[in-house]
Amino acid sequence: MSQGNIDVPVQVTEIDPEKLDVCTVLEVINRISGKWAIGILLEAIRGPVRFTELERSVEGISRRMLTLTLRNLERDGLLVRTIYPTVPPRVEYEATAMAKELYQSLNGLLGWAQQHRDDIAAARVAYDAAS
Amino acid sequence: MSQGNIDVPVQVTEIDPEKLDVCTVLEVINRISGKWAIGILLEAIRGPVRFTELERSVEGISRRMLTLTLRNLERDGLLVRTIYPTVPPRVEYEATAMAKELYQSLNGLLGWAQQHRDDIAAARVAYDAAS
DNA sequence: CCGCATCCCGGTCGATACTG
DNA sequence: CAGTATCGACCGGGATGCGG
Repeated sequence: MSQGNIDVPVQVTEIDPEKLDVCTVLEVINRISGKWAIGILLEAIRGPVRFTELERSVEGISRRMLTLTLRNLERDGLLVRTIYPTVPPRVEYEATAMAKELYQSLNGLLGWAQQHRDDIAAARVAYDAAS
Repeated sequence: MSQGNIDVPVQVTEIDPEKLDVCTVLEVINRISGKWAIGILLEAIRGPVRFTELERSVEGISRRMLTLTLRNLERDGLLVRTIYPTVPPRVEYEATAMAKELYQSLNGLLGWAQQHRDDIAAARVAYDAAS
């Protein structure tokens, strides 16, 4: 497995597998899936950002996808879009409280990902070799 | 198999918000996104399941997608496939420890989803009305 | 600076039919 | 029972170009 971390037995009592609402989880997953949403969200959580800043900081994103993803996030109430009627125009995107909570909730998943990244890679190699 | 407690060894890690690795998160997201993965995983976590059982319990899934998703989950080391050479053939899928930990990590997200479901719905209505 | 419109391609998924 | 095979629709997303 991974590093020398402490193994702690944890009892999962909060949510019963039989009652976990698949649809509800799927809604979240689908909301933050897509190639760019998380990256944008992360930037916006660190503080208000402008369109062009995002275009630079979110590696590889196109103008089109930036616009589309921003609109969707705004629509879901995860981002607030503020237009300053200056010349040249200035638009800022800021994460809502809801988005920041979402980010917190993502930490659990991230931890899992980091711990098992190598395991998964190994599993794939083994699987592909066996087939 | 219907007690709500699962003992899962979990490694405790602290994550620096500023350093959250977008790619790593995306890997997880993409692994469990898709229409069926979570539903299948959930069933398998409750105990070993057979192909046809899944076909019935995962609402709306086709044979094809069930097979494909099972293969991917197996390849990633989240499911173990066991063939019993009986007649008729019998195949069981069981969640690995890694998958059970993943499930536990999903709890955070689920909480968020349940908490903000209405907020998001409201945000969408407001957005669509405004546009 | 900020964004929309158009075209197009590749992957995902459903429907349907066939098999060891 | 537990899959495979094939075909086609759909859609996310890249490239490019225009507009306020």
